[in-house]
Amino acid sequence: MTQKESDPRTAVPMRQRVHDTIRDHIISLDWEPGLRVSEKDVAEQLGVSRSPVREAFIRLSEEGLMEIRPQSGSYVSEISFDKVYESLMLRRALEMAVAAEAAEKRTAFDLVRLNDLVADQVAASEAGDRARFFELDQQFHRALTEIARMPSAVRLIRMIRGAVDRVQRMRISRGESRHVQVIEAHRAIVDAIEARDAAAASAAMDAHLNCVELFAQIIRSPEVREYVTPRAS
Amino acid sequence: MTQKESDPRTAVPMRQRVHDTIRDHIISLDWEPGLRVSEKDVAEQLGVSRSPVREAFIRLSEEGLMEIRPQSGSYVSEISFDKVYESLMLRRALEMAVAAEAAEKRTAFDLVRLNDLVADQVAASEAGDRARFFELDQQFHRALTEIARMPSAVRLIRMIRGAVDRVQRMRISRGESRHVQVIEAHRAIVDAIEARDAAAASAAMDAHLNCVELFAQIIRSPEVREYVTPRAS
DNA sequence: GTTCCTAAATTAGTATGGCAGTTGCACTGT
DNA sequence: ACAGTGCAACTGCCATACTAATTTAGGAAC
Repeated sequence: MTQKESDPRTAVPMRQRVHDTIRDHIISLDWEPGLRVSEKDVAEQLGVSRSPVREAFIRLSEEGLMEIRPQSGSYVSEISFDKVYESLMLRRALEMAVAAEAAEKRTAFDLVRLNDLVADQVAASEAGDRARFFELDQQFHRALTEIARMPSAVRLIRMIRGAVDRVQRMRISRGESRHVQVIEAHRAIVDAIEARDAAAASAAMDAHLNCVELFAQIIRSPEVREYVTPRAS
Repeated sequence: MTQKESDPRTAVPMRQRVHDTIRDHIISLDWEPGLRVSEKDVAEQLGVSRSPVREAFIRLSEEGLMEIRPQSGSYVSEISFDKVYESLMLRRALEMAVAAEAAEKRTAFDLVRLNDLVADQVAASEAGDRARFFELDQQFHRALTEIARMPSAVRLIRMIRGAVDRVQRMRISRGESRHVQVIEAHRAIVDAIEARDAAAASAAMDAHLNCVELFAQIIRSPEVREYVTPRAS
């Protein structure tokens, strides 16, 4: 694990860096679901003590990415269809609220920002830059939370995001994409926000994050099926 | 802090008990917003070491009830109107999703359970048992999450609940109540669930947890105004 | 009296040690 | 061959020790 930066203002706690590192391993499926990991081993591997590792484990278990069995062992969580579907629903619900509130609070400046993001997405799509498109998609949703002034919403979304990110990663690496639909959906959301129509913004987000459709796409991926436990809750 | 139980199956981690204890202090305003608390002092006061206290602090800070400033000190979070309003919106969004899903998945058995809960609430209201009514209200919403099979939803709701619970506590101790409206709203939700009408269930929950109205009631309480910082984000 | 600087006290962050519960495996008896 | 049992290694939980950054109090200079 990298040494702490010299500038204390930019210093990020070790437990945070350990958390992010482990999260990457889990999301990228470098650590497969069900894998047993121990505080001690991870601490040694990262060159830190068990305290920050332990705190990272606790946080990851609260995010549903790990499971801690006291006095027994810690494991990478299994992926279940039910959990993925629930996470999709919850994220949609939160993002709908964010979109509605953004429509209420948006300024002229915010509109420019959103339109620029959509334009960049069009450019990234035409350039075939998949990673850039994905990053801009995240920025778009993040921008909405900032416009709506709902910082807690991002915290909550982050809490449930892990479950779907693991399966999403598989699909991205396989090359599936629906850039056109995504861009159209974002345009509809921006239009509703421009009109200050909270209900329309919420509805547009609802359509954008349609659980049933997204879920169907996910479970069709053979890679996903391989990893997901068939019918666990 | 009480000693660990002899039965390991019912043993609850110390950090959990410390967390709950501190949370009670904060919610009940026994520890006022802005109060400085140190890991060391709390550990001595509860008769445990710093480790579980520290882990409880971290979790409480993730719930927005505490604020940890590295190498400096830990404080009970201030209450801000913006945070309370945001929490109300997010909770409504989550509960709407839960209600909609409950309408899809409900069984005949679930209907009996919900109707019984509402009937008990009527009885508690007529008996003037405010605490019991409050408890049944919580049970009602908890039952919905179980019917919808959405365990992550309760985790998320718990994460944001703290902010409103602190101000809610003031209003309850003051004796304000709208039992009739609450019961009517719960009836409407149960009816929609009985009809398996997800949209209606969601709409009924939306009306039940109307942010604007709830927020208006909250900020009218003089006790709340006294504690809440005027215009912080 | 005010300002600035220094040093000591306090804080959370991290490292390490000891403990009790859990697990798995070798051993034993049948 | 197999079921039961006890032991040993391993695990995460909690306690303690140490570190580094921040705050604060006190005194010196003006």
